[in-house]
Amino acid sequence: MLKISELAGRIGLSTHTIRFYEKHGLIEASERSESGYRLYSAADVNRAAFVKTARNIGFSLEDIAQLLSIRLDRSSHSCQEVTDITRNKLHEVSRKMAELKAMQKVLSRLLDNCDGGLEKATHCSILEVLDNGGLAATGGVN
Amino acid sequence: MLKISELAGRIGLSTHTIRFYEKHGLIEASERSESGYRLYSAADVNRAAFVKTARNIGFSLEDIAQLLSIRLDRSSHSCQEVTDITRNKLHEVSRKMAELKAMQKVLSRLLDNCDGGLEKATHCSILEVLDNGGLAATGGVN
DNA sequence: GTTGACCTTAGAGTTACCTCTAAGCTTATA
DNA sequence: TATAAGCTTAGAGGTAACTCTAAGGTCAAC
Repeated sequence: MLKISELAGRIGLSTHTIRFYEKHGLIEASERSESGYRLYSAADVNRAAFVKTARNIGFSLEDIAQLLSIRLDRSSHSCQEVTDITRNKLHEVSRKMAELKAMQKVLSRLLDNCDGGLEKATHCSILEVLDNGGLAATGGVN
Repeated sequence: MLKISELAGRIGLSTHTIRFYEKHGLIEASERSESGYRLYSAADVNRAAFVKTARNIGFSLEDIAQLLSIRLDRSSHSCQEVTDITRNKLHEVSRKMAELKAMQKVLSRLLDNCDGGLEKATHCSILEVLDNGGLAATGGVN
């Protein structure tokens, strides 16, 4: 049985974060010492590592809570439930990527059209674009 | 002079958001009516539109505060200051994109390796990957 | 003159995920 | 035995950008 800081070192989370995850039902210590210290079994460690891995991949705490409840009783759940969570996450990621791509495009174009020199910003093309409501007004394709 | 809801309608922000931006120094009403209502001049409207445009592009409120202070006194600032802000934002966006790409890759591979059928999740390959610390353990390239 | 829409303020609540603090007990080391 | 490291709890603080509420004043229309 590991104490909280040992678990923390083992899986690479702070003790703070482990208690935080516990409060949200993601990690639990199956025992307590006489003095009240959390004690983690091998199964607890595996569960914590599962959480860490899922978090690294990018699943939200809520996603992970769902995945854990499936993991806890695999035979009561279908494989589809797992792929649904994964697919939703993938869609979310793709949506965010599209947003970022749009931002990237605009920012690049702003930089392309601007000298960026040490001269005064009196005629800075970036400020002008922002003043004129966006790139469309300065000949951007959109 | 426009009242707050007129400004809101004009630029596409809620009155709540306008007051919030005001509290953070981004938007201001150059006058008040006798009864204390905010009154926005044409210059105020332009400034608010600038904020909205910059926000749409993805600049943070802090970025926008800097851009506004440059805009307010262009001749005391260099064009480079503006491009620096823009370039930093672009780097931030690129960094986030890279993170999301990594997530996308992992999620796609998880889905590829999994049936996702209605059968029980007893041998769900996604859960197995999460249990085993990530894709590396299942033959992923990394 | 009374609805009802709109305005004011300060301040709390939201989302997601931590991160830290205080006050006090326990355990290990020297 | 003393001291330092580590554990406990409840709860506050932080970030970013809103979003909403309460309690009350104002304004235009019927």
